Amino acid sequence: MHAPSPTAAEMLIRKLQANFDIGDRERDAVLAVPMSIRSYGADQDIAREGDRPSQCCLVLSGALYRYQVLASGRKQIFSLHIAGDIPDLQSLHLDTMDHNLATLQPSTVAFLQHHVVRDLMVQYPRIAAAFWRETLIDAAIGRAWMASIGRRSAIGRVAHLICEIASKAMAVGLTNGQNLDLSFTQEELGDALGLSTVHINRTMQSLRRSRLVATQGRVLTILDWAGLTEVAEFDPAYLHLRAPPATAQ
Amino acid sequence: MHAPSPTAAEMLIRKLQANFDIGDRERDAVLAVPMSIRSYGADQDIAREGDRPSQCCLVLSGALYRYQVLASGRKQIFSLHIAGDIPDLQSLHLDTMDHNLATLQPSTVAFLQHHVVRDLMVQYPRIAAAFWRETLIDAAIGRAWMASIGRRSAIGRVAHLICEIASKAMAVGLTNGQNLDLSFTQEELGDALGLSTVHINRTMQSLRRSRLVATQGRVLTILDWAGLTEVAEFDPAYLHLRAPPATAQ
DNA sequence: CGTCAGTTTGACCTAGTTCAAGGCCAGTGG
DNA sequence: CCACTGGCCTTGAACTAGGTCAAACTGACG
Repeated sequence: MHAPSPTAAEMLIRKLQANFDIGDRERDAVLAVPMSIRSYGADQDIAREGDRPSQCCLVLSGALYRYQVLASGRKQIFSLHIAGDIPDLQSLHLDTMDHNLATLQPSTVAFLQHHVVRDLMVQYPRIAAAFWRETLIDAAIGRAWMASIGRRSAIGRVAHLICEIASKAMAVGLTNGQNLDLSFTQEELGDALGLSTVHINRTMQSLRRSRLVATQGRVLTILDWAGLTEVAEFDPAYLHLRAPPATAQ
Repeated sequence: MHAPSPTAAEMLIRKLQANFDIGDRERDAVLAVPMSIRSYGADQDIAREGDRPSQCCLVLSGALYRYQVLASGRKQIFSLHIAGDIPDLQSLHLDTMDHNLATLQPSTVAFLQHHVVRDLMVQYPRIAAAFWRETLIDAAIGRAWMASIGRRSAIGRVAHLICEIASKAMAVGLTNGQNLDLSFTQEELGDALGLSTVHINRTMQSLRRSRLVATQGRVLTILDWAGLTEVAEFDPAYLHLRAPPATAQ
């Protein structure tokens, strides 16, 4: 257990700021939270199905995702988490993990002991409310994914996910709304959207041909935000952002 | 606002019991919560996308479901809620509804004012934790649906949903584990599982032909629980039931 | 320069969709 | 008591979105 890292605590404070106007005493309390920082390479499991974690993790850099592998070997990705997110807050109240948490890219995360988080929440109910709210937004995003997978065409699904990632990245200042780091490989996109790798590839080509996006490597450029939101049927309300997302262009 | 109905408060207490051993003072506090009871016919919206509810609702009898209609007109059902559930707890912290809540069958529900629930949670942190936990289980069930829709075949999806409904109904004593009220029409099953009505029909026939289930009207009989869980790849861990589900047979 | 992860392509295939028509049954009104 | 609805379930035939398999291509990196 290291001394609290200022940047990690700052990240947490920024996250809480997105929920309510944090007070001085709350800020001080958060700054005093002990966190242990750890770096991971790409594609490493941080928590596994069946684990009973005693801490939860705050993403400092990189990207994590949550997933499950069915008995048939097929994989489903449930969510993507970028800097500032706490992907496994649910472990505070559900003792056994029902899915896996892994890195998508090389990432650094800060671990917070459950009992420390619990103490913090008892002392500062607004922090507790903010954490609860985070898990609820997570669920809302999950519902949007479900609607996508269940009821959208392949092109709509991919477009919707791009819109979502762009909106989230914008909200934390990780993009100007034009270029963004699409952390997923095409295989992972397929596992997130319930499609095969081959079909993701063809769908991306179709998005490029329609001049909605361009790609170079894993960096994606949004060429036509209005067009993209239209094929995605994208309505950002479900993200429950405090400020409406300043859309590209 | 009526006087608190004993049965409604009892339902709430039973729900909380599923999370922790409730104390006398907590019990008394719950019994004192004012609730207004209301009955609905089938297929009626209780809350709509865009609403900003000031109360949340406890299901007393019947069944509710949450859903969204995409711009294309296609419908996705996110969850099913039976007696004892509080389907819109998330409205405590997300002020705008991002989906609809409706009755599947004629149902009675009890409404609890948000501010009353908030007061209760401030006084009794274990109740707050139990409510939070409920929303987390809801999210876990959502992930299981997502995995189903994304990565299971039609027959696996239908079988999985039947296993889930049976397990949940058993946990609250609404079934002996053999016969259960499959509240969904085939059209609604399709909207829940991302399939067409026609294909749901053919899939149900296939389940019947394999002697896994039988149906008469909307009552479904599970003939072969082991076989059903196998085609469903069903593992009830994600339901986070306190007691492991006593499976049929 | 070889290797390996990821992307792209082509050919073929199938699970699930769509559309359109019937059938069943419970409720209603005459 | 019967005819007439209106939901819901069932069937058939034709179709297509997306899957599968297998091979080739690209680029980064040791």
